Amino acid sequence: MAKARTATITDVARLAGVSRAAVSKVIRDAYGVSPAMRERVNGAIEQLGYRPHVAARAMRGASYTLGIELPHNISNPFFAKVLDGAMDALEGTPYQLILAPVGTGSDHGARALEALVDRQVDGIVAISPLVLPSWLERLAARTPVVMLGRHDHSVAYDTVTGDDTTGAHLVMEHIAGLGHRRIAHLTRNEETTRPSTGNPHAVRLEEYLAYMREAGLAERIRVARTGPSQEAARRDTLALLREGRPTAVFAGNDELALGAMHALSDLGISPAETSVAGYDNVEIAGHPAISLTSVDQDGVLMGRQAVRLLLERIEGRTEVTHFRVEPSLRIRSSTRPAPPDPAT
Amino acid sequence: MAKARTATITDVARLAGVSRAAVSKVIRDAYGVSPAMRERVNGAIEQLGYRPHVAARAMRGASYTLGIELPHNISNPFFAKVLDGAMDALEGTPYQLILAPVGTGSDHGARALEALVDRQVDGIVAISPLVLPSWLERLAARTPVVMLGRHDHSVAYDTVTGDDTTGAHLVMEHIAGLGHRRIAHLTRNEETTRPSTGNPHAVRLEEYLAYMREAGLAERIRVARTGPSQEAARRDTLALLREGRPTAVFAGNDELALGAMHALSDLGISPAETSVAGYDNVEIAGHPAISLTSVDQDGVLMGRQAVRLLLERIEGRTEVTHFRVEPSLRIRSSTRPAPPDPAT
DNA sequence: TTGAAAGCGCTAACAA
DNA sequence: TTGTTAGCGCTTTCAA
Repeated sequence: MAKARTATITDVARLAGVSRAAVSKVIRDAYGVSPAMRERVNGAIEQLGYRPHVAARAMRGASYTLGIELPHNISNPFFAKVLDGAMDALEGTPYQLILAPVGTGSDHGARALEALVDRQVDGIVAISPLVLPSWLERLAARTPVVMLGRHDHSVAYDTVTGDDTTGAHLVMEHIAGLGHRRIAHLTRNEETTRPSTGNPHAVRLEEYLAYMREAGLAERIRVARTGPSQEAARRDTLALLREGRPTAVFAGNDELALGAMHALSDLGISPAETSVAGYDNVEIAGHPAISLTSVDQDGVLMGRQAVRLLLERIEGRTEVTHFRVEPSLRIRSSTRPAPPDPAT
Repeated sequence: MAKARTATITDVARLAGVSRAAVSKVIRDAYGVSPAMRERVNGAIEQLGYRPHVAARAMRGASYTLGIELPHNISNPFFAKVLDGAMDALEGTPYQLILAPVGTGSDHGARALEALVDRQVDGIVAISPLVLPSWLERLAARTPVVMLGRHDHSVAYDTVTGDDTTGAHLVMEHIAGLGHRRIAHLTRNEETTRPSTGNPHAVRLEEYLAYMREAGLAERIRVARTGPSQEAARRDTLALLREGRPTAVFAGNDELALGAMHALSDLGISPAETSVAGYDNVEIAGHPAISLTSVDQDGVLMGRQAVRLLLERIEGRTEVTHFRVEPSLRIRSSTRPAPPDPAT
């Protein structure tokens, strides 16, 4: 009896009566193998149930692994959509996805990215991390990187973004068109929305501010800050409502919008009194019981496209690509005409 | 100028004036290194910004990578919770998570698991795949495996499950207690619910059937089949309602329950006419606009526990462990007293 | 406690 | 077109 080790390339070579290099070429579909040899080798592979050892391959060539850096809160269904799209694009390829959640620390995701580099990933999708562009560019010099969601147009890495300015504009136009003037914006903390980050929330906030000013509502500007979770949004909306009553709340994303709706419900405030709009158009927003007006951006497409760009890079593309997803507004019953303004 | 290669263990050894083996011992916290040497080596590591090359380590020792096999639909927030918990348990460890989505094929997830084995993962969390127990046991002989959600108690792998019989019983008891007799069960397809799979949906279905029989409602049994998505559940609930009107629907999970509620809303049927209950207690179930009665099972805990069991195994534990999460019913306004039954 | 040496399974020059 | 050879960076005996 032979040892029950798992078959290696050497075993295959021996069985097929060829060199290891020949086997290597066959499994990589490399140039310069005769059909006869290919057939013999494939026969041996099948017979032995041989599967190439990824770690060994990674030492010389590719690891066939893509890394995705993402915020810790997958519970936000938008990220789930992105992840879904990314996995989708990988189906049928030999590549696999490795996850690097950004911790709660203040490293802005640098640690998570480093963990991916340690694993010799062949490419990285980073979902709007807060690391410095310079840091990212250094990384991108060694490994293909696609930034998802962030608006800086580096020449070092590809990007996949939604047009958040347009999206936010659509929301504001819609809400203002319904007669609202006391429109509050519920968004993430200062660090996340610092303009230099190019973070989607930063861009949406900018557009909110710009729109309010242009509409002559500068003194009505009201920005409430909150955490990433629905529950945080609920609490902070409660606080917001205690300090004065906006007639509409534009939330930075649907997760926050759902929290805001929850808060309104807690206080017995109906949608007719206070409108809410979100961003991302997650599935539940379309549920009749929620019916949340939101900006649709195709998260699945974004994730898929990010991976595609990465694969293209790995195949040899060198010029930078910026892929932009068009947003579109889904108007639902959470936004209603403004009630008569007692202050006017 | 030296080449700008990234530092290897040899570089560290040279700078510290020790052998490579010594460096290896330090980075692995292995037995038999003097404090003085440790310090010297750590100094050199820091100075060079050395990071061990994971692929190289994987060739001899551990890959520091855990694999998680999951259904393709991360969009189900329950899976997101599990993933969240798993990532959580990994924080602060050198381990990373690699994703293996189960394709749409009929291999029952075997391909996905194989991809993980190719990557020499140190352990695998499998979320209730449909692969044969024998297949899994063979796998578990080589690599620690934790099965999440499946009810077979193998001696080869650990399991983390909810008590689905109890959970389903709680739902049925509650609904029946409200006076309902025409209770339908909305669940996944036959393949998924085949009893031998030990799948949670299979167990919930069993309990539904058992309860109905024991309550003398055998002839009222009504099982509707559907896909995993909300939209599929909506369509199939519409069909269900067209063929007779149950007064309550017990859905196999919240995703299906939301689809059922959507269908009821489409037809203008109020919760007072037809009750709905789900399973998983996803976050949105607690939202006042949804207010879905559901069985809470702590997905985050389950994911975290699965990874913990894996790490324990890797550290050397040999006896099998079965971790069970207790379910508890969250009663909300989606379940109401049964309307008077015209058929009675 | 430390180091020397062998080799994990694969790929990439290069030679035949 | 095929094979030979030399490692990739690390861990692991085993000897000093």
